[in-house]
Amino acid sequence: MGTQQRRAREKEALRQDILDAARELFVKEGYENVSMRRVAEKIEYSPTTIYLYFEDKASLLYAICEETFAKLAKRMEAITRDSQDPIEALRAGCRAYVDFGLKNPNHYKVTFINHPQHPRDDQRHLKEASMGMKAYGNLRAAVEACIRAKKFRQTNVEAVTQLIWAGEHGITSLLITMPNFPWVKKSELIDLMISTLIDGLRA
Amino acid sequence: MGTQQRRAREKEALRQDILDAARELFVKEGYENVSMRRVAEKIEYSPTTIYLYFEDKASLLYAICEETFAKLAKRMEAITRDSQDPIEALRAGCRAYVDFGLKNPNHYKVTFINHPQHPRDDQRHLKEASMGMKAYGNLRAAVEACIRAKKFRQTNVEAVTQLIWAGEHGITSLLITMPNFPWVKKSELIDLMISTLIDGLRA
Amino acid sequence: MGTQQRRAREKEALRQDILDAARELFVKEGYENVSMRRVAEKIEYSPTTIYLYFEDKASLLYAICEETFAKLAKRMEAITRDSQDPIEALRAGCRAYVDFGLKNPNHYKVTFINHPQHPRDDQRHLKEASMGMKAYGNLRAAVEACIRAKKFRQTNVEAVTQLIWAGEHGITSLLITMPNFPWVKKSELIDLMISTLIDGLRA
Amino acid sequence: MGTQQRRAREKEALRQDILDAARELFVKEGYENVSMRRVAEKIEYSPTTIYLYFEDKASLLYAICEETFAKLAKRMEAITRDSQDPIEALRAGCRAYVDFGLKNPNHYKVTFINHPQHPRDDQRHLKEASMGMKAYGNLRAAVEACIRAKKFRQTNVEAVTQLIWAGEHGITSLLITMPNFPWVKKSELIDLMISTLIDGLRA
DNA sequence: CATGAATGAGAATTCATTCAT
DNA sequence: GATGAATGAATTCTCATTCAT
Repeated sequence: MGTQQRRAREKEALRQDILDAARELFVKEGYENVSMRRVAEKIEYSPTTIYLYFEDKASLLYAICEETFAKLAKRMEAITRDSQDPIEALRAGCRAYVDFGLKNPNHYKVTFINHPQHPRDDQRHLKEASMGMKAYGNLRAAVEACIRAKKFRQTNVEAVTQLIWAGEHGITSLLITMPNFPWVKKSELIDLMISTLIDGLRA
Repeated sequence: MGTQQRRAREKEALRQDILDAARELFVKEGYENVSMRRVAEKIEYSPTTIYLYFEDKASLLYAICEETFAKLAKRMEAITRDSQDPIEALRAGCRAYVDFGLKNPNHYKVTFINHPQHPRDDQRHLKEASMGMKAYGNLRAAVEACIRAKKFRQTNVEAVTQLIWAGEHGITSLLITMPNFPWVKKSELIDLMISTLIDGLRA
Repeated sequence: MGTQQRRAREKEALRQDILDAARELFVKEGYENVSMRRVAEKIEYSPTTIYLYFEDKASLLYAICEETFAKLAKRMEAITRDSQDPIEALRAGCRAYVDFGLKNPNHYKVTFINHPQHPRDDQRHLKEASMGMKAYGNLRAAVEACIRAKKFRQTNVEAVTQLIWAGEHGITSLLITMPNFPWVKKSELIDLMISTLIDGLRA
Repeated sequence: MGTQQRRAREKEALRQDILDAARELFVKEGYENVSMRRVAEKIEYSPTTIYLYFEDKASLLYAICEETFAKLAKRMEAITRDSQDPIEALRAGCRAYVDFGLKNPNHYKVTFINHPQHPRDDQRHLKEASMGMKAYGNLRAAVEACIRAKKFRQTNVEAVTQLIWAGEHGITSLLITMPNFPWVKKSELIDLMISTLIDGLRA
């Protein structure tokens, strides 16, 4: 029994090592530019071993995205829960979203930008969609709080949520895909987006 | 005599065929995942032939972007020129931008969404930057007009331009890459983005 | 246990097969005109497999040369060591060199005749140079012994060594590359070269 | 008639332009590293045009070699004819041979070193052989003169000729194929070879 | 559990050459 | 006589993946 447990723990540990190595490489160099061999070398195992833990390269990526998505959702939840003022909660949530994207540009790319529509891999696609919906749900809740508190002229929760998401996403994706563009100071641009939208929505 | 003209036309036609095929494939599968061979097969020519029209794969991408930028710039110029009121001009320009993206999703995707960053090809990079800057310049002019007419509280032309671009881009790219998401009515969402931003900027 | 040894032996055997195939092809058709695919076909393995044993095409060539140099050096060392009289040692060494070339024409051709000059691969170049210098060192030692024994009028060790090498090489390479030329009896020609050079050098 | 002549002259002129361009490129960069396109660009004609004058790339090389061989033969003839003393004539002829090789390394390589034995191209091969024999004939005549003048102990004309050829070739080919080897001063090495051989042959 | 060995498929690109005009 | 357009075949090398052990 103790043996089995230890085995299971060791197995799980290696799985995590693989994920950690892959995450670091994917994020640093981009999914397409990282080979399975490179991941294997980083953990000092043979490439074959990775296939004992993950079906293929895409699964590796998928597992990483799932993990990171969970983190994003958790973080946003925490942030919006903490704040009393619904507007401030929304503002903080937005900032967290953008920050998250900029800190995990390759995850963000994979999930929200390039979003490879694998032909016939519908199952995976649905799962990904559900991850996205969960994050969207958090934002929606924050928006709803504002509307319920009569902070906004606009009362269509869905429309406002999508509006804000689009704004966040616009900033995040442009900053990621065009890093060489002569942007004004990034943090100011982000704040400007968030406050302009909130101001525009205000009663 | 007529022969030369016909030849020139045929040559130009093939060039366009190549561009069309490449654009479609780049969008559907991502620049990195499309081989020259695949492009060649799509147009039913040999891979070598492509190299008679484009120096290399990157040039193909570059040509696609250039085309897109030119089209977009032309359309926006026309629209902003017509309007008297600077705010209305800006509004119209924004709508034109989003419309352009939605009507030419492949062009838009390749140029603004999937656009890969080439490492160290500085010369090409500068050229691309300059093309982008031209399109950006149009928007900037419209924003400047508003600011000069004291319509906005914010007076940092660069920041406001980038803000609006990000808003437009957020809407456009999300609508393109996530067509299955349960969006509210698209045109309303677009208008909401534009007017919310403008309202938020107003004095 | 035995398994590991067998494996190691098999691996070494395949490595040798690759080397043999490559050497033969390089000689017959010239390094530049032989593709990795051709080598692979000859040994009936996939091209990829070669890359498990050799980093790239140049490494293949390098390994062939290394082998040749090692063989040649070993043989010459043995021969020159045995002789008491320095002149006789030199003579025997020269004969051994030519014999080696004629008996291993493929090795000789690849290493000393067709050897392509790689542009700017300095690191590899230095290594090759060092291998060559070792073989050259043997000859040099034999020459030095003659000079120290005051057998030669000429006292520039380097110059005399290079002279003799050139003489040996001239005979060896012509006999190998022009087998259809109406040569006089080969062994007499070889002896004539060696003794004429030695006579010419003598005090 | 005059027209025809002019045409013929023009045609011949272009043929020469092609040869000149090809020679320069082959000599500078090596046969394998020069493409037909490069040759065409140099003369500012289309690649196709070259094929109106030469059957294929090999023919181009062949024509160049033929030309150069004729030059070598002529030069050696002149030199050996001028000299009164047969030994000096031989010495001068040898120097001319080596100089020729070092000044036309790519010709020398193609003709005497790499000497690609084209499968089944016997006709071309025979021609090449005949060119070689002509040059060999010159050397033989010079050697014969020395022997007839009783300058040499050795009286086997064929053997001595081959000996000297091998010596010349040894120097020439090593200097060409191993330009990075730390040779002593080249001209001294060449002189040393020639005089050592002659001294060794002397009565 | 882990791996060494092997591979099929494919990448971008270049080349000599031909054909219709 | 000259060429623009086109191509088939080839190049080196990399990758994700599998199989026997």
